[in-house]
Amino acid sequence: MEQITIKDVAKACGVGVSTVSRAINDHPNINEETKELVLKKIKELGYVPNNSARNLKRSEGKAIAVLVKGMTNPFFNVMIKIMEEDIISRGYTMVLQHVDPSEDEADVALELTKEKRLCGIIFLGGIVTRRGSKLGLLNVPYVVSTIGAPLKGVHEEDYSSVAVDDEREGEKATRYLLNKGYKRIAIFAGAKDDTSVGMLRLAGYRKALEEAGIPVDEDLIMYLPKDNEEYSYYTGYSSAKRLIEEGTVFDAVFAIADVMAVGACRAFLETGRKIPKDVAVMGFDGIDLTRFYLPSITTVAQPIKQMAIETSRLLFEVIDGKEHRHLVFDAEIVERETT
Amino acid sequence: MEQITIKDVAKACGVGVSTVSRAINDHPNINEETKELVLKKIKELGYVPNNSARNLKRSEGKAIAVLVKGMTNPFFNVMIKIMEEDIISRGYTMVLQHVDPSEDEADVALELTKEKRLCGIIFLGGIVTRRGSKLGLLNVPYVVSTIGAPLKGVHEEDYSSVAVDDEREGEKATRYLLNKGYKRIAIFAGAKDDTSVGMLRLAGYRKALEEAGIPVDEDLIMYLPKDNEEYSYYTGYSSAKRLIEEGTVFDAVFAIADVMAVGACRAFLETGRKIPKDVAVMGFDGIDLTRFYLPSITTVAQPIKQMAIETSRLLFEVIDGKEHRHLVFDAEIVERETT
DNA sequence: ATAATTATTGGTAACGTTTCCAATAATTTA
DNA sequence: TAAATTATTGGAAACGTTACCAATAATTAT
Repeated sequence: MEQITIKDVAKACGVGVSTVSRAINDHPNINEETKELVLKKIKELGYVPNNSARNLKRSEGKAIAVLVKGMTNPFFNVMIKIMEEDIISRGYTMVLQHVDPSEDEADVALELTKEKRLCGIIFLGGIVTRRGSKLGLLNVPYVVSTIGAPLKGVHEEDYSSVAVDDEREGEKATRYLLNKGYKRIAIFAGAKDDTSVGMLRLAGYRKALEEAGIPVDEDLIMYLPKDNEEYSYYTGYSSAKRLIEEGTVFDAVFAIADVMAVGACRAFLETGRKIPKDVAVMGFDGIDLTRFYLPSITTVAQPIKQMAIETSRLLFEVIDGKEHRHLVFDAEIVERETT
Repeated sequence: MEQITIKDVAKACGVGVSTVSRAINDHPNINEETKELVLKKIKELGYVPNNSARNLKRSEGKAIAVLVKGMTNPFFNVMIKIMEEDIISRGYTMVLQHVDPSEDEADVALELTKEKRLCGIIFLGGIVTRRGSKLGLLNVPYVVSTIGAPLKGVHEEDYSSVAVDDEREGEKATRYLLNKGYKRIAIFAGAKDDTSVGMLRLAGYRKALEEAGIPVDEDLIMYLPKDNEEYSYYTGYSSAKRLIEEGTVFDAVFAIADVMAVGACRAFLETGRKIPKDVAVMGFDGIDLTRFYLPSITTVAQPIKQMAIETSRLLFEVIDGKEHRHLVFDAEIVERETT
């Protein structure tokens, strides 16, 4: 199957290659009639521009890379799907790449831009490289989504972001539990030395307790172990198990990700605890499953779809020459059966 | 940030561009010493080959497209992640693209190959185009994963596949329920005129009943509505609701996807039914959630990871010039609390 | 009617690779 | 020692685009 090139089209139309090129690219300097003719012929011949050649010439690929840390989380799936739709509909390709929790996403991104000629990057989750990272070396626009704190070592005008105010939402969640009358609230946070959302939500937790005049019991804070930092059913489950084993008294759990909340529920119910009578459980994210799990799980629901839409929109804004922006969304506490 | 080209490297080394090219591509006709020198300089200068140029010349991009139908299903997520690892580790790019249930994936694929110069395609789920499809026009190797029946209108030697024997597994599942003593087994199948896994599993269901001498009650077969054919919590939930409303007597449900089983459980528990006392629930796929859901869900567990590994392996085999193959895996019934 | 502008056009040089081909240097064989 | 082979090399032509430039045709202004 031979490829049909712009030359074939030109020959078929009896015009020059540049005319065909102009027709394809909506160039102003072309007669409407010739353009129509060319476009018709193109359809007839089934011609599709060769992207490699185009990218080579334009020295810019029509591709957006999406780097995800923690792909297991269904939260990201929904986002990816929505962003993909937008990316494709604008004629771009989405290159998806996971990055291991132990990897530096700035390194991965840097490598990628060199070989791939991307015209934008979306970071989903993670960004452990916050402290003075190599992100500044990136010469393509990027937006970080679901990260939380502003990136250190990078100017605010040099990237876009969309997120909820994780600290405030963590505080809100904790206060909600406090208002419900829970006194010994455990929190399932992220990895200890991490800088991502988990730690921010934890900070909010501390703040809420402090404001309520309740001293923070460090035994109630369950960090994720170094060897498995991913938010998953499993880490939620084992955190709960660990909490039980350690014998710490608790009457509620705030898991900083829904998937962990699910795992926690399983552990509690398995060990004969009633939810929410013996222990309340609260999640964070607002994935579908919290609605369908039984008991349905109270959660801090992020406006996932909207955030996804804005994430890609923000990126394309910058590609189109506009300024970088930082969007902060409000999350909403959805009360369900676990509290 | 100017791009460093092969010319710069050549100049820096005092050699010709072709020598540099040879060094990069492990060409045999090059002196070991010069090669080392070049490689050292390359690292020094931070040179990375330009993919577009390379693809243009080789007229083959080092990219694998993964087309997924039904991205919401976590089953595919796990597969995607595993395949991606393999794809990246071999130096290829993974281009992920969802295809809407209403779209023809062969069309999408065809379009993609023309503009992207892919060197392989992986189809995940779907392939409604089974009847005499345009798949034959594809001039890149492809493998269909999780599809089930052999593709019609395409020679077996022209593509690879990995799957379980969906009909047999459906039969196995149904027989398992029958052996457990359930008599009125409802099945949540796919869309009625679909040709994908759902219908095969349904065929197995029919076969099992027939063999047991039980006439099939068509009222027990819940097809997915035309406007929402995706396997999801929601479609499982609403199928269950519909079944209840219709007043059909049933004592077990076989959902052809775990996510649907989860939704069904929710609906049954919500309406005061006990699982498995009033109704047994059985899923298919073997996603993590079935373990962590409460009650944990009996399922026909596919060897997801292995299937994912083999899927990309099969593709690269063909890329490396080997023959196409068809792999059939065995699924395993994992008995849990819902039966 | 002529000059000046404007609207279209085709030709061609890049873009950064790979790969064939011929050229040279190094080695082996006769 | 000359001839034949082999191991390395550099040069240059592609790959399919885009975009600049000059050329032509059509229009307007003088």
